[in-house]
Amino acid sequence: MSDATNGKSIIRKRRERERKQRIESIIESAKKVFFAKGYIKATMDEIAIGAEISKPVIYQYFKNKDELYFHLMIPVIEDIGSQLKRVEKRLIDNKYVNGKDFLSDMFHAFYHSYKIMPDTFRIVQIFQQSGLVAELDTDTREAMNKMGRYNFNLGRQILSMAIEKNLIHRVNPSSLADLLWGLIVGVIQLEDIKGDDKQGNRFKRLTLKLAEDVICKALAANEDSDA
Amino acid sequence: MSDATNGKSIIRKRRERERKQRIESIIESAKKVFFAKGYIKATMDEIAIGAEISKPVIYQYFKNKDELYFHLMIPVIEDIGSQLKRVEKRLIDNKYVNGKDFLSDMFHAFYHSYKIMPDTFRIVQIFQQSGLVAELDTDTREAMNKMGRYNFNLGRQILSMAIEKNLIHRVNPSSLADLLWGLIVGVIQLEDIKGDDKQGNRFKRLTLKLAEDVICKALAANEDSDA
DNA sequence: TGACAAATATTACTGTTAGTAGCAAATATA
DNA sequence: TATATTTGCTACTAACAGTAATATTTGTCA
Repeated sequence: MSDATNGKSIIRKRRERERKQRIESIIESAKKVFFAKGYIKATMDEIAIGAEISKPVIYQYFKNKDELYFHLMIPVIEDIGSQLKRVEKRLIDNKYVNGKDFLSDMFHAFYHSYKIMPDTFRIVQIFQQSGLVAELDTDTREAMNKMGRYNFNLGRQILSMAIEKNLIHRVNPSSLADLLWGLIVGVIQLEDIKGDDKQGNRFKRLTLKLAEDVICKALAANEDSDA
Repeated sequence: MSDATNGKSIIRKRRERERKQRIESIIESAKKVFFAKGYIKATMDEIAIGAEISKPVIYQYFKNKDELYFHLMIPVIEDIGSQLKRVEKRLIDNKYVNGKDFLSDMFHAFYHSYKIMPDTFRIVQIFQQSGLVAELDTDTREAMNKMGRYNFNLGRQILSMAIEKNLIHRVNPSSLADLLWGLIVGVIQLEDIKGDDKQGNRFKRLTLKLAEDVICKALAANEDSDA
């Protein structure tokens, strides 16, 4: 009998599906607990309870606490990647008529993931900045670097192309990519510390708007005379 | 017999001095261990050994691990404060003839502490960004906020003054203060992740120079026509 | 100098949590 | 129904933050 008729393949598929669901429920619970308690005070037991399983089950799917934490940030990294690809396409199709529009789009490509999933975005920040990166085992670390580098290279290429198309001033594209990402991450985390009330959110948006304006004004190729 | 003649006061002073030295040696050891291992993997026992004492002694001087970590960043916060005061004085004395010089000085006021004590600066970043802030006990947290707020208010006042003196464009001074600090912290931490070799350092300087240029170009009051 | 007091350090503990070993239950196969 | 496989759980170990009880050093004064 073939796999298709004796049901073995069907069962394997169901198992695969259940496995993914289990992973998803662990990640959902982990996100809640990590965000509510912070990395240090979040316990694996609490995450397990949230996912309606016992602790050792988590270790069937994730090597350790670090790796679980790392997995939470994949959606953000992927979102930034797809946003950048969108900008790249528009750029190749000559959809940008001036540097301001282009820079504004670049800014929002990085900013987008924060807007749609602020909690997960914070996790990326924490991860990048808490020295956790240095503590990862080699595999996880390599996976993270690979994903980060891909986005960085894409961003750099896009900026190079924009320079060639005379949309923005001739600056080092690698530096500019870092400047954009560093600016957004830096400002968001600073505002995050200051509190999450309604007023704080309004102020955060104001500061990020200023950041966008500063980038556009300083880097858009000489068309700002029409402002 | 008075305190001054019977030696009690002298002994008290020596004890005070020894206490300060002990604190200093704990902080020195803590700085090394925290920076080498990261907050999570640094152990109080290792810090104690580095300071040539046993663990409980640390708890005579610092309430807990968080408070010890917090104390490490005081020099950076104080350095930024004193740098800002210097800029304020120059501004009051009308020493700035154009916005570019002023903004450049503001930028370097924030950047200065990183240049002279990069390790300690990183500790501030990690502290701000790792969610440790949320996990602090109320007293330590309050102390930290107080120091941070002082610098923030000073920075905002200086920027307000610069706007009144027509050195920079009329923007929200609070947002601009956050933008400057966020930009520097964000870019530095991003470059830090990428590695610390010679080449990396050159690139880091390049990116920070770009950041400075962007700030100056976008915000210096209309004199950039002479560029 | 020696008895006493104060300050300071140390050993040995507790409680918590990441991670694991070995066993139990459920599920698939024949 | 008997057996194999996958998946899960209970109960453990090791490590570490923080503490209590105890020892040691240092200073005071008769």
